[in-house]
Amino acid sequence: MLKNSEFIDKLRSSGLRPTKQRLKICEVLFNRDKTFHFTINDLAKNISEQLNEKISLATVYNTVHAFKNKGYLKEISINSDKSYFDTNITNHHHFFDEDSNELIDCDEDVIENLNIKKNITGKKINSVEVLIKVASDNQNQN
Amino acid sequence: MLKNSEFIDKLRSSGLRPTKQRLKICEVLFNRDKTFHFTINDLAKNISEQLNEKISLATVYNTVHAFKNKGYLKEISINSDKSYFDTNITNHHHFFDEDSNELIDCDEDVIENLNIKKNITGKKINSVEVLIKVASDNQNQN
DNA sequence: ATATAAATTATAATTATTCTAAACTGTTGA
DNA sequence: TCAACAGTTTAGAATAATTATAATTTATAT
Ligand SMILES: [Mn+2]
Ligand SMILES: [Mn+2]
Ligand SMILES: [Zn+2]
Ligand SMILES: [Zn+2]
Repeated sequence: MLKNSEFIDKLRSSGLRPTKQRLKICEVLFNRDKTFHFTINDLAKNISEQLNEKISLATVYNTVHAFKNKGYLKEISINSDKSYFDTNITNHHHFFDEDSNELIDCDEDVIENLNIKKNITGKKINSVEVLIKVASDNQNQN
Repeated sequence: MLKNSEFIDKLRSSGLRPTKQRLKICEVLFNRDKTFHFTINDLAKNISEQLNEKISLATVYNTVHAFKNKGYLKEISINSDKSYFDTNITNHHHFFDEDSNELIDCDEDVIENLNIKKNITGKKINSVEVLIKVASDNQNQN
């Protein structure tokens, strides 16, 4: 559990003013035991459940993008029409459960030896992401 | 170069009526030397350039989804607000050039030994996709 | 040919996201 | 301390991709 003053320092040190909206969003995002994978909608719902005054949706978007640009969040590519964000900013890969639309971190030992041996000439690699889509193993009942 | 009658057979054999719209779209998609990576907008533009009568955008969407469901196209996950489709339906991976927003197939020898060693209990793996985001190697001129 | 189901189409609706511009707030330094 | 200024929040409008609707047209089987 991080203290409020730690969030204030973190925000200030990256040139972001510690507003009450940003501090609340920090609390929701970063005062957790486990990685949080979320859509903007997940986050907005989570905030409104915990708060009496509301934070505008525009501010949620603004803040998430600011945090992403500062490197406090990652954005994850899913074949869907909405963006997912991730509080785990280390290099790691994901399962995506197509039944529940849930992102799940891969442990280190899931993917063996991922090694990119070639690249496009004149380009640098910005990221390498593996997405493993999974779904229920049940037979279709036709 | 596939013949029109081959497209007709292919469509019929998958329970799709060979309409003139679908045949034109087949021609645009599948009469190519190389893999075609496209957005709906790319495809619609490509069609209208080659055609005097126009095909409705709704039909382009309908047809692309029908072809995807029949396994003639793959949909690729990019961190963007639009979907990409791929005429290469083999298992393969991609570079994504963030300068040009272009998808590029990885050759077999780009990724070594991709091996998924664990899975979520009770789920089956539907797909494994690697996306390598690249961009220009130039220094930022500040 | 006719009946029927499938497909096409224009257009409206939906949804995620971004933009706008006015009001508000945090910070700085006189 | 407090005015000035830049940074932030906000409601609401705009945008853009996609999906839904429902009327018309077309393909196919009998
Ligand atoms: Mn989609
Ligand atoms: Mn969208
Ligand atoms: Zn993650
Ligand atoms: Zn491809």
